[in-house]
Amino acid sequence: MAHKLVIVESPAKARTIAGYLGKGYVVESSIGHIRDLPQSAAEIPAKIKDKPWGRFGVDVENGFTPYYVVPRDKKSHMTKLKGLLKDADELYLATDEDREGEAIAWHLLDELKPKNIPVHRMVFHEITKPAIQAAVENPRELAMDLVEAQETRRILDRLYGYEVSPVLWRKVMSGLSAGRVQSVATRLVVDRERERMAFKLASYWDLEGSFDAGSGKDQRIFPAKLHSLDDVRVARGSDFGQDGQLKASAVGKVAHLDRNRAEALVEALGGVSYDVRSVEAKPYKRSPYAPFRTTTLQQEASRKLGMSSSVTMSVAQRLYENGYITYMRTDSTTLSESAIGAAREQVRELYGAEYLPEKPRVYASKVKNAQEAHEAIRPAGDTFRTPAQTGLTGEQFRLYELIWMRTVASQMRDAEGRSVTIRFGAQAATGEDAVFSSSGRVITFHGFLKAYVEGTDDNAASDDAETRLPNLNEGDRLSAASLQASGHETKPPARYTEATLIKELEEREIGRPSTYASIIGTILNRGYVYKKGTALVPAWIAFSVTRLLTEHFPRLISYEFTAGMEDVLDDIAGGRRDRVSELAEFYYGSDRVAGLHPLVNGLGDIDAKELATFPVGGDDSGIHLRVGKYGPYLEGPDDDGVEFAKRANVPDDLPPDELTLEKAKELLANPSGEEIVLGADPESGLQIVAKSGRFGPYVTEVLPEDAPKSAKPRTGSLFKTMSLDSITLEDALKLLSLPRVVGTDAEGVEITAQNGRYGPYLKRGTDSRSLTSEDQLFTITLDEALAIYAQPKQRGRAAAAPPLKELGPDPVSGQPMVVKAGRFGEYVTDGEYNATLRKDDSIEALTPERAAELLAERRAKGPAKKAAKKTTKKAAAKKTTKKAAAKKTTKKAAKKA
DNA sequence: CAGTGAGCGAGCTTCCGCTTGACTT
Repeated sequence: MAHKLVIVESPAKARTIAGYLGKGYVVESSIGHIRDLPQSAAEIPAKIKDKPWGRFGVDVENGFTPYYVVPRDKKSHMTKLKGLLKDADELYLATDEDREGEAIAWHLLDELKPKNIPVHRMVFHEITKPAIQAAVENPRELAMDLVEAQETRRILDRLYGYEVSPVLWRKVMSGLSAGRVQSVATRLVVDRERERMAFKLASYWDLEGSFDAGSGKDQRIFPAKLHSLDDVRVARGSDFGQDGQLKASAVGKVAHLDRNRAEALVEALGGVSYDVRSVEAKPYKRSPYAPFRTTTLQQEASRKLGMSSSVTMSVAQRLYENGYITYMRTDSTTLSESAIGAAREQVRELYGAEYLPEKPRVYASKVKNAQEAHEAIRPAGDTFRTPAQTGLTGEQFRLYELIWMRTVASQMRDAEGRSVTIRFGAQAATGEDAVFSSSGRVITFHGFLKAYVEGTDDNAASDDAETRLPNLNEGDRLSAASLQASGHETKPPARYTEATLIKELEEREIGRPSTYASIIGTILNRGYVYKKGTALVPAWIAFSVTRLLTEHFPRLISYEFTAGMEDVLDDIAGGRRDRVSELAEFYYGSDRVAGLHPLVNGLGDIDAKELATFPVGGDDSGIHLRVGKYGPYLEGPDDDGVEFAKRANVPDDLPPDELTLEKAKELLANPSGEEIVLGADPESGLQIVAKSGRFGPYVTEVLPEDAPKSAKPRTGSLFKTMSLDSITLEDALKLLSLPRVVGTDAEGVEITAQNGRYGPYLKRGTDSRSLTSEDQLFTITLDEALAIYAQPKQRGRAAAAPPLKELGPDPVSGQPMVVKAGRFGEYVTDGEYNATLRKDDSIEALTPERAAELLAERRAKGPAKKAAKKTTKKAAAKKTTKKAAAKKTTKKAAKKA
């Protein structure tokens, strides 16, 4: 029987809507986007592969035409949708009503190609039965201008990311990335760290005491702080700048007290009596917070439940899928009418009618580029379940409770109260007139605060904090119960946490609700930042990358770039601007704007070394930090004063703002960093230590300080079976005994056994032979060694490794095709050409046809260039690098664990 | 950055935004 096919974005949504629409409708989901630009080389369609712009998947030479592909993991789902469409007599595209949703609808239409049936675009902003039914009855057309705006966004991001990332691969490190969102997120963290590094603290003093209002007062003892001296206000933290100096606006207007003056004043105020100079009372009023959207949920879950953004999102996802809450990726704070009704009902039930405002509260979005395709995040349904009624447990319970409380509180009355400031003073023995100040807040009606109080960052006072003051009048007399001088220091700006960085990004219109958590994931994965507790600390490589981008792509990494892009996209969506000319300006440039493509091509020589060099303690300190392939290290003068001749590693987990000049000198003085002392060599008496170096862990001996400069300590890499954690002095001495002289051959040439970068081996002059085990280094006899040398040299790995698979003759060359394991992975060869297997190939599934195809592709590129020796060496070095980096990561991970 | 010798095929990395499972540890 024919049905109407409705396609939404999310499977959970499909289930709910199917219930509302009932018989005659089949509701399925697209599961997000169904097509995209090719993500990697393997996905690029053959016909554009050889085009100069093929790697973008966008024809930048002809109207920025995108080439979309259905990703592998979406193919079976598309087949399913096509099957459902066959039996459908109408198609409703019911994806979200925002830029991305409109694009998904168009992609569905373009890919499904429905024939001879009506197609409707159906939209709704809340999932309630009346809203869905109204949406079915009032469909509209696809908004192609909105689709164009989405394509512009998509193509711009692709060009940005895929043009700029390779610049980083060449100049900083392979595998790095740049993008419209991640690069600005990284920059925020780096800029904040730079502020912390430049920060100079200021110290200032004041007086704090508790004062006695006399018996008969309901609140007899209360705290107060010194406010002014002879009518000049006493300096407080906010009067100082980041440079540790008084701000210009405060100079001459405040009294900056030091310890001596503060203590003298305490002395001079001994035993005096104070009179109340003024009492100022103001009404206090506070309105509830808006219901949750993605960012505010992430912030509160972080503050109150200690959840990371990604944990918050996956717990919320489970709540959503099981019907406990509405959709969790939203920028809207709007509640549906039925939700407002449900919230008000719960207010009445749980707190009573006096907590219920007469009219429902309506929250307008504070987010500038909000697309409002969904409701706020709230308990699902027309009536809310209390947390206890849900039967949930653990994280899900706590997150639901948070969402429920916030939603209910958002429909409660304002909190009301009174705030009071009391000033009182006395003349000190020094003749100075000292005035103290005390502020209090009393809440007379808690309103929404009874249900929900927002958490705070930086120990700020929460909204329900109260300080009670005695009821005083001008002229009343007071005495001090205690009084002391109190020293303070200004603090550097705090590092971002996941939640505060996301908040900052949202305020700058950067990123979307569905990506906030993954932005954090990206900059963590790239190694641009790492977490120290909850704080995000930038790694030094982030300084290099941010410097390159700010110097060469200032517009792209500016904090305003995305906001500007959003304006353009709005104009495209509104039909006021043209997609192609906007992209052309972005990519090729115009009178106003430097284009991305000429910028990248005209970069010229970026001095990679300079890019990675940062002075420590000012430009002329003689010490700088370098970001090297093996991590950050310092360079400073050696003992003879030779510039930058001495080096020292900087620990990976030392935050940049803790690398002071003093710390740098300390590291340079003890460059070995972490070394494990194993004991003394019984023969030489020298201390033997184990360290981690660029070629991995090794042991060495510590030469006495008076040793001649030419003396070199013995060193030896650890065997693969050893580790720094478990190595003993005995092992170390064995390693240091290498190379071992095995004997001399008939011609008198010495044969030695030693451990090298490819493992244990024998060496006779320049002729070397690998050994099979490390034990042999110590046990092999001269006869055995000579026997090995009597054999011809084993060449390469090919001899050791037989072919993994044989596939018969190649149709072109007629030579047998065999699969081998190589340094770069598995490859198929016909003896002349070698073709690496692609990501999706496997040895098991490789057919002779596919092998021939790979070889044909390879052959089309021409004969292999005779590998120059240089290239080989470079490749080998690269390999070592990767290994070293991997080890480092492991070590770091182990440390964290 | 500690220094220790051979042999060998390139191809890929990367963006942002919409969605879930399917994987492994």
